[in-house]
Amino acid sequence: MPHPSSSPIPALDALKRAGLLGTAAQVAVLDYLQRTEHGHFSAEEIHRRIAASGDRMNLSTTYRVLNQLVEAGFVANVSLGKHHSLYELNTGEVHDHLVCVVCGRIEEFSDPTINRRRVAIAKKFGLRFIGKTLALHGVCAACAARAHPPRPRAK
Amino acid sequence: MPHPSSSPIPALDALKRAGLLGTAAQVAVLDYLQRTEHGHFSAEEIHRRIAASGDRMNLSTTYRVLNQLVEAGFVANVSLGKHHSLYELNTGEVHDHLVCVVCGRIEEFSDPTINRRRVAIAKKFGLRFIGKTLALHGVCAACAARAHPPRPRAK
DNA sequence: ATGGATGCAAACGCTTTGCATAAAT
DNA sequence: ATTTATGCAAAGCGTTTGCATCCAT
Repeated sequence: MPHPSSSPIPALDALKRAGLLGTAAQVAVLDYLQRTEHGHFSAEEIHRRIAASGDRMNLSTTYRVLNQLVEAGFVANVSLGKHHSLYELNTGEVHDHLVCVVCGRIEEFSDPTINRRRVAIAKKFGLRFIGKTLALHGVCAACAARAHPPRPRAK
Repeated sequence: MPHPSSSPIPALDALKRAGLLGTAAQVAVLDYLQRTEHGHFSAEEIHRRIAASGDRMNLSTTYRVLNQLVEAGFVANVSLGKHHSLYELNTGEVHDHLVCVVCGRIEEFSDPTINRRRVAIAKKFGLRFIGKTLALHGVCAACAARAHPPRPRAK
């Protein structure tokens, strides 16, 4: 995948500073995630979106690049339950996720109380804290309304 | 896998009440989890332990039985990060997990404050709450000591 | 020329499934 | 007789890897 000769991309600089080459594939992935901040995507989705925009890149390259970006700290890999591994831009802000099990929609939230308790609990158990996974699963308002319409209108 | 003609097993009754047949395989799995309350096992581990105790059962049967038990509410399937899907007895008590990323040891905890916040947050976002996944990952005290011995003794 | 990055295909680990057989009601 | 469960082998899915090639320095 060759570099498209477009205007200078902010992602490129950051990549080089992190010691990566800043190849077209790396730029494409990081750039996509930066442009969709607060989006959550599977590796395959990211691959598909980039392909849709004209640059073709192999799926295994997408995985390799994502792993590099995670290691370099640009991207976070969140596991929201079985077979639900998503990538998001690492903004540095601690946050957790709400997941609608019907439509798959994902929202972010951050609760200082929970965050404080987490630290306290890790300390209490003597755990040198590395990371956390917190996701609340449920049915979002829209899906609940669709499933149990408040007043099914006659047609 | 035929029923071993042992003494009446508490698991059997519960299974029948839940509408399952209470076959040898079902009893073996549920019984194992009941005898190791607060244990956390992969499907393969459960399969191996049961095989080790003499009853041979196919791995796919183990998966099928585990799924039945989850659906019937006897067992919970907890996903603790990627490729870490474990089964535990469902005791009805809400709890979360601490995971040592070095030795894999798992501890349970339950924090009323966190639990309260969870409910509040789900409500605030209009999410009909179904379940949650919370795991704290880190290095447990024992592993930390092994990695950074406070005073490496000369041999 | 060197070391990293890529494409491709093949392998991986975990989990599920199709199908024929066997067991329970 | 009918439904449900089992073993076995094969397929599924998401992800990783080996290897030859390619690209950037």
